[in-house]
Amino acid sequence: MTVSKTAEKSSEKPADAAKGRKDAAEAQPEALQLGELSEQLGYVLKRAQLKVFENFLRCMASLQLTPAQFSVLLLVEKNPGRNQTEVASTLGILRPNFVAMLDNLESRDLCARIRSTNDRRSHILVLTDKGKAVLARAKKLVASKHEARLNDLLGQANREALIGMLSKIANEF
Amino acid sequence: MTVSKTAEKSSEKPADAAKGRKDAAEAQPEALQLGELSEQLGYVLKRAQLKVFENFLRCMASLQLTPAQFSVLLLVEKNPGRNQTEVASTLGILRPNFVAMLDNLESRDLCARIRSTNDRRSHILVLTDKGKAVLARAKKLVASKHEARLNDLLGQANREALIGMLSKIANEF
DNA sequence: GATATTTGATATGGTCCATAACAATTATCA
DNA sequence: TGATAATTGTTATGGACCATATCAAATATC
Repeated sequence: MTVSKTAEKSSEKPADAAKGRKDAAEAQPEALQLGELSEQLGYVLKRAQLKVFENFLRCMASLQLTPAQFSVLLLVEKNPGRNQTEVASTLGILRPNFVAMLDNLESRDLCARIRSTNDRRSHILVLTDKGKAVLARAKKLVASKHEARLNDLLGQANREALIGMLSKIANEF
Repeated sequence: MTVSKTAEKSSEKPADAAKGRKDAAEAQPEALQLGELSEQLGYVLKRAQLKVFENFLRCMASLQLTPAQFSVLLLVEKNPGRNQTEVASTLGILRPNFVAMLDNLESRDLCARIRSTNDRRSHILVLTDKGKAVLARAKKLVASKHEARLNDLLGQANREALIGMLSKIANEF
């Protein structure tokens, strides 16, 4: 719904420190009225999602993990020995697009492709030792810097309610 | 966080009608365990957002409006007479990317660019009569087919709580 | 009136998403 | 058994969206 990532970089933030009032005769631009937009589910969902991803990337800067990469590592750790098709499809990634992603993770020695002996077409996925170590550190960062922020903002109960509602939407909408 | 749009087209849905059980000796692939992934804010946020946009597009199929286009029409209706820079920036759209978007809406006679007499650099944006009519129909479709679905799924109170929490995240995270 | 800034626009590159097609391997079944 | 179909990972490719640099015209600044 329209929200880009560098939106706040340049000029107009809500941080209109000494501006908001028309001190002199310099007619200010006047912020636009959002109106019904602020009640639109899709609009607010997209804005929230961008903010959360942005924060995730900052938290993971030291490990250089994107949300998608983190989800792959999490899923492979929980389900070692599955092939590319299985992992990709449960994450909603199309097989062709999963190739470059794995190339990346494999080149960084975070996970490995192993030719299956049962079915020599498929590649079995496993985390390397380094992959496990990195994932463990990633989990700690996410918990302490990322998810913790939600608790500060919404409180534990609301945080759980939010996750529950979003899951419901993701699965039943 | 990885969720594509054609994820459910091909094979593995939760709709494993007569499959789930290993009736014969045809060892089934066994669904993967999501594990901690289902508790990750970013993951569930992204999945929900994709589902909501998908549904939005279906509801708007007759009007051919994307979520981004709908948000532009809503904002211009609420704030007629503003220029491209102002509208684009409050939506988080970068000016260069807003040009093609407006070209589209203008070519469909939904909104118009008018050279400002005050500042001949800027284009003032307004909805055309057709634009107002289309937006009115769009609002009805969104309310009846889209937002109503949230009420069915979560209930009125939870729906409002959800929007509130997402707004808070969008603004304060 | 010279210089800087703003506005809309173009060009361009990056990332992500989606489809078609291919070789290697395996499954199906006549 | 052997011909045909299906699956797996892969490449190539195109589209949508996002981001930056740059430009000419118009305006602001001093």
